[in-house]
Amino acid sequence: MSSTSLSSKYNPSESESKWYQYWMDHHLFRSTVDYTREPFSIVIPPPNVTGVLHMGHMLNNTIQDILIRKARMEGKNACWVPGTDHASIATEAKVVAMLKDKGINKKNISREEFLSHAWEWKEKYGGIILEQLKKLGASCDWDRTKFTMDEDLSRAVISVFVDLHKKGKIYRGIRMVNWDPQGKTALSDDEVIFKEVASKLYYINYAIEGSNEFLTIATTRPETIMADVAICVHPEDDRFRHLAGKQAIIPLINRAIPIIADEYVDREFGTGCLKITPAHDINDYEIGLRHQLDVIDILNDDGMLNEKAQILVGEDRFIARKKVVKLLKDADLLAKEESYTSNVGHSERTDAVIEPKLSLQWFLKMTDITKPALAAVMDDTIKLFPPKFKNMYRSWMENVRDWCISRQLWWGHRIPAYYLPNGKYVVEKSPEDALRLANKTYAMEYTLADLKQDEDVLDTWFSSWLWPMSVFDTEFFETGEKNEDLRYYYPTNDLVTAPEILFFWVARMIIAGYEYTGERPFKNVYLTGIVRDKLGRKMSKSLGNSPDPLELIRDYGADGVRTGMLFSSPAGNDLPFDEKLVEQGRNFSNKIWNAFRLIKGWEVESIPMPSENRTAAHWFGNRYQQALSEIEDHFMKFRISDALMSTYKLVWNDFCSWYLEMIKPAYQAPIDKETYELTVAFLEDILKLLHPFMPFISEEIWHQIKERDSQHALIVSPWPTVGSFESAIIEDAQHVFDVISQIRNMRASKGISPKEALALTVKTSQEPLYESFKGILIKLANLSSLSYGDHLEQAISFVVKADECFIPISEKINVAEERENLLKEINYTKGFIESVMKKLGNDRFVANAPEDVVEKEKQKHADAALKLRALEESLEKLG
RNA sequence: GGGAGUUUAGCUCAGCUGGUUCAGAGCAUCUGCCUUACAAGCAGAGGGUCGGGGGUUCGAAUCCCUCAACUCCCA
Repeated sequence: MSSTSLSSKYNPSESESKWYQYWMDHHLFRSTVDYTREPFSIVIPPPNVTGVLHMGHMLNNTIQDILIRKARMEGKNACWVPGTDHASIATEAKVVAMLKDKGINKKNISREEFLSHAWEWKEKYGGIILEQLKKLGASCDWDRTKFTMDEDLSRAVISVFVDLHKKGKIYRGIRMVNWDPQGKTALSDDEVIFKEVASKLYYINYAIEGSNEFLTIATTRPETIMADVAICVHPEDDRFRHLAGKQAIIPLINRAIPIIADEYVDREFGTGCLKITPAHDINDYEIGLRHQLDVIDILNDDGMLNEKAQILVGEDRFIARKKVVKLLKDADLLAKEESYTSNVGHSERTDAVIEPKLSLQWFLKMTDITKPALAAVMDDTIKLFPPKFKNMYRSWMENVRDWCISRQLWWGHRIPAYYLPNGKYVVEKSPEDALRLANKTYAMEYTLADLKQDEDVLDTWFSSWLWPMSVFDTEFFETGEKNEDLRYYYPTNDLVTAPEILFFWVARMIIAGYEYTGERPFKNVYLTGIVRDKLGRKMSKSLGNSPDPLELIRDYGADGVRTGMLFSSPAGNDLPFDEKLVEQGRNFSNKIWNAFRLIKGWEVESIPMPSENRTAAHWFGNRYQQALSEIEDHFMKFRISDALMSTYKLVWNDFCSWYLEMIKPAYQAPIDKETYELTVAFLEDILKLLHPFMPFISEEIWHQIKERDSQHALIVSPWPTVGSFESAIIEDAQHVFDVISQIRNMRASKGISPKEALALTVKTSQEPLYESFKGILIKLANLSSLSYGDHLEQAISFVVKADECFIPISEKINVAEERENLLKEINYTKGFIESVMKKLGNDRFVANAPEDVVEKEKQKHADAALKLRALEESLEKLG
C-alpha cells in the first residue's frame, strides 16, 4: 500500500465512533468476577443527573480512563463502575423551575405528583452526561451503571439510616438552618447567595436595672430586640467589667435580661456590647448554648412577627424594623444611626433575605465514627495525591461537627422515621416494620393510618457515601453478608475526584467504608485541580467561560482533548485551560499518524540490513526501555502528566526525529525486511504506551498495521514489561547526537545548505564509537566522509566533550569570530575548573563531603581539563 | 481572626533526604527551511542573579528566620 492512500492529516471523528462501537460490541469494557486475575476497580464520582459534561468532568474522567485502561492492559480485571447521583437540591430546583415554566406551582401539587414529574425529568435528562463520556472514550462497564436512587441502592441507604439510628449514632436535634421565608423552606449553604447590601447600624440604649446607667448596643436588626435573651461584653473590657452579672432592660417591652461576658465579642466593633438573640443568629445561638440561655423565636415561617414579640405581632420583619426604629426614636432610646454595608444572604431561588431559623433536624454523631477514617489517611493506609491534602483532611476530621443529614425537600431518600399519635416516633425500614415496632414498644394497636412518615429527605451525601460498596452489593447493608462482587472488587483501587469534595464525599466514604466493612473503600485518592479560564476564573456555565467539551472533541479529536488537558495538570494543581493545549494534543495525534504513514508506505525487500540500522535499533530498543521505566515510575507516583510528557518525548523526539530519520531509506528506495519488522514492532510498543492516553488513534493504527481479532485488540494487549537497558549505548548515541546538532548548528550559523555534504574529521580517543555510528552520522549530518586525524587547514572546529571536530569549508573562515567563540568557551571551562578546584582544594570540603561527591568532583575536573586542552588546541591551530 | 499552601524562563510546571556539567521540560518567541511521513511540519537559537532581605554551611533554588504577594480551607 502506498502512503498516498492515507491522508496527511489524521481525521479522528471516523475512527472514534468506529472503535468505541467495536469495544462495546466485543464487551471489552465488561468485567465480571474472575479469581484467576487480580481485580482493579474504580467507581466513578457519580455526576449529577442535572449536569451536562463540563471541563472538570473531562479532566477527571480522562484520568480515570487512563488508569483503568493501563490496568486492563496489565492483565488486571479492570472494572470501572459508572453511574449518576440524584443530587437532591440541584435536581429539585431544576424540576421546580421546569414545573413553573409549565405554570405549575410545587405548593399546589402533592408529593407523589411532584416525584412523578421528577422521575420523568430524570429519565429524560439523567443519562446525558454518561452518553457524553462515551465520546471521550471512557471505558466504563456500562452494564453496571447505577443511580443513587435505584430501588436497591435506596434500600441500602434506608438500611444504613435505620442501623445507625439503632446504634444510637443518629439523633434528632435542634439546629439553625438558612430559612427562606418566601419559599418556606430550608436551604443549604450552597443555595445562599451573599450580597453586599447598604443597611444601617442602629445604636440602641438599654437601661441597667437598678441604676441610671445604660448600655448602648449597635445592631442592624432592631426588630429582633424582643427576642434578646442577654447582653454580652468582652470579659476583659474595662468599660463594662462592673456591669457583668447585672440585668439590662429591653426597650419597648421592658423585659430584664442578664449581662454576660464572652470572648466572642469584638471590642472594636460597634459599641463593644452585643445583644444575644439565639433564635435569629447562628453565633448568638452558640453563645446561648455556652451560657445556657433561653431561646425566644419571635418570627413565623413567613417572616411575620408572632405573639412572643409582644408588640407589632403580625407585621412583616422589614416593616417591623421601621416601626421599631420609630418607636425607639419616640421613646428617645435610639442613640444614633450609622450607614453600614453588610453581607446579607439571599435565597438563590426566591431572592428573599435568608432568615437564620432554628429547626428540628436529623444528625449523625461524628465523634467516634470518624476515628478510623482519620487514622487511615494519616498512616497512609489510604494515600492522598498530592499528600499536601492530608493536613486539610486532618484539621477537618479533628474538628468535625455532627452531620445534619435531613433536608426539607421531596426529591431524595425519604427519612424512615414514623411519628405516632402519642407524640413519639419509630425508625424502621418500612411502614409495616415501623408499625410493628411502635405497637410493641408502646403496647398500642395503631394502624398504618396512624403513622406519619417524616416529610424530609436525606442529604445526598448520605447516599453517595455508600457508593464504593453499594454499586457492588446493596443487600450487604441488610444482611451483613458480602456478595461475590463486593468481596472481589472491594476495596477499590483508585478514586479520582476534586479537592472541593474531599470532606463532603471522600471523607464520608472512608467513614462509611470502615463502619460497614472495617476496610478502606479505596487505596489511592487522586485529587484533580479545578479547570480555570485564562483569567483564573473557574469554568462554569453561568459565567459562559467554558468551551463546549463536545465541540472541542469534534474540533480536536477525543485523543487530542484528552492529552491536551493532561499536558498541564499535575495532581492537585488547577488547570489553566487554553485551547493551545488541545491543539498540541491534536498535533501530537497528527505526528503519530504521519509516523505510521511513513512506515506503512515503505516498500519492503529481502535485502541485507545495513549496519547503521542495527545500531539504530539497538539504541532505540534501549532508549524505549529507559523511557518505559521512567513512565512506570511516574504512574506509580500518580504523576500522570509527567507520564504523558515522557511518552510524548519518546514518540516525538526519539522515535520520529531520531530513529525514523536514521533508518529512513532514500526516496523511493526499498527498506530491508529486518529493519522494517523491527520498526513495526517498535511502533506497536509505542502504541501500547499511547493507548491509555490516546485510545482511539492507537487502536486505529494497531488494526491498520495488520488485521487482528477482538482478543488481540490493543485495548487488551499486554502492557510492556520493564526490563533493563544498557545506558552505554544511550550515552554513546547522545554523544553522536551532540556532534550532529553541532554540525547542523554550524550550517545554520554559516548559512551552509543542508544539501551540501561536508567532510568531518574528528580527533578522538573513541574511534570505535564513531565507527559504529558512522552511517548514521553521514546520513543525519549529511557528511561526504568521516575521518580521524589532527589538524585541518581552512576548517571550522568545535569541541564535543573532549573530542575535537573539524569541517573544512570552501568559504573564507572568519578567524576573529572563531577565535572569539573558542575563547568564550575556554573562559567558561576555565571558570568551571576553577570552581571545582576551589572545592577540591578546600580541606573542609574533602573532609566533610561524602566520598562519592568528592569522587564526582574529581571526575568533573578531569573531564573539564580534557575539554579545555581540546579547546586550546583548536585555538592554537586557528593560528 | 486561625491554619495550610504557593512564589523557578513570556506561559504552565519539574527540580527527592542541601554538592555548578541542574538552573531543566513542554508550549510560546526568534532565525532558516514547502528537504515527497508530517508547515497540525523540519533544523537551529535566544530567554531566568530560582519573590525581597537576612542567616546556617566548605557549599542553598533546595534548610532556618523575616518581609511581601497570591490561593485555598476553617471561622
